[in-house]
Amino acid sequence: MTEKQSLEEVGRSLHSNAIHLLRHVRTEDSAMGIGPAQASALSAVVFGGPLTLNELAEVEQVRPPTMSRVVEALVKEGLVRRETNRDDRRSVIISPTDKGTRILQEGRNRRERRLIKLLSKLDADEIRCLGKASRILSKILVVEHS
Amino acid sequence: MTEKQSLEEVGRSLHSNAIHLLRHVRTEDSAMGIGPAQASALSAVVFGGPLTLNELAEVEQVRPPTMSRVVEALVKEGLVRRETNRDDRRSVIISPTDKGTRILQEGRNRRERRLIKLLSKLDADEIRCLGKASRILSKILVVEHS
DNA sequence: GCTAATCATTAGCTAAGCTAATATATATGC
DNA sequence: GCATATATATTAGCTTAGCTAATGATTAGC
Repeated sequence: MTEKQSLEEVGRSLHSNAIHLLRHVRTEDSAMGIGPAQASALSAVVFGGPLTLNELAEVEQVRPPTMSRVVEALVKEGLVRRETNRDDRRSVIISPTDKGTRILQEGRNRRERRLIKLLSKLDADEIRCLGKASRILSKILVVEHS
Repeated sequence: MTEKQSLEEVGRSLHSNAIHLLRHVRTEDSAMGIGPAQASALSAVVFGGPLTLNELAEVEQVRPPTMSRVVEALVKEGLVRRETNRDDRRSVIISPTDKGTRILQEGRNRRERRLIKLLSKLDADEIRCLGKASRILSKILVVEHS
């Protein structure tokens, strides 16, 4: 059960699992009614708080013109607000509307329920192991904004 | 260290970590010189063996017309071959060329090295934990073609 | 106060997603 | 065995999402 694995093997395996995990849960996303770029940007402002357009573009790893159009679509759908920054009138602050927050949470919940359905095939020990591993991963992944 | 975590919490955490992990390694993909859809389709035929266009579309979770154009681009770049199936001349078999296999392996290696650089911040116990968790995940994720 | 830098948008291109329609090949019914 | 139905892939035409280059508006620096 507890074979020895090299750093390389663990990396390869984690990478592969991350791909397959997201592929699996992504099947729920059509129910949100918005495209992947819009969903991801909405997620960034819902969980990361209000951001300027440039910050949002950087977080989402796209160029500002791309994000400008994604935000334009989200505004038209009433999912985010775009207001000029009072401290620096060049920049705009993007924040989620109540509707945007709701839509995103529902989508996120559908994804997580889908994943939980898979996880429920495992026994308590295995879940514990995944929980422990997940906390380790968080240390090196989610922080990372340095 | 080993706090109790519910199934829901583990699911949420795994989902979040998968997103952040792929976001991190994806920064290496520009070096491949092909777009994400092409890279993903190429990966499917390199690792999954020769597939018909419909099978490839299904694996990649896109519609056949979309895959048809992605394959068209890959053929033009000399990364895959497209040959009519001798047993059923309606269908075409997509297989990777040597160049395609090489390009993809290099891209994959860059991603994995990037991930390994992160993992190397961890100690041996933590790596062992991730390896164990990863084998558990593989059981419920990678199989899944039922 | 002028000039330079910064923030966002617009314009125009390509890649990648979709549905509907089409061409070709195989299966099926009688 | 032929007519019809089904299956496979592609083409056409649309939308979304990525990019660079250029522009407008605002702020920073000297």
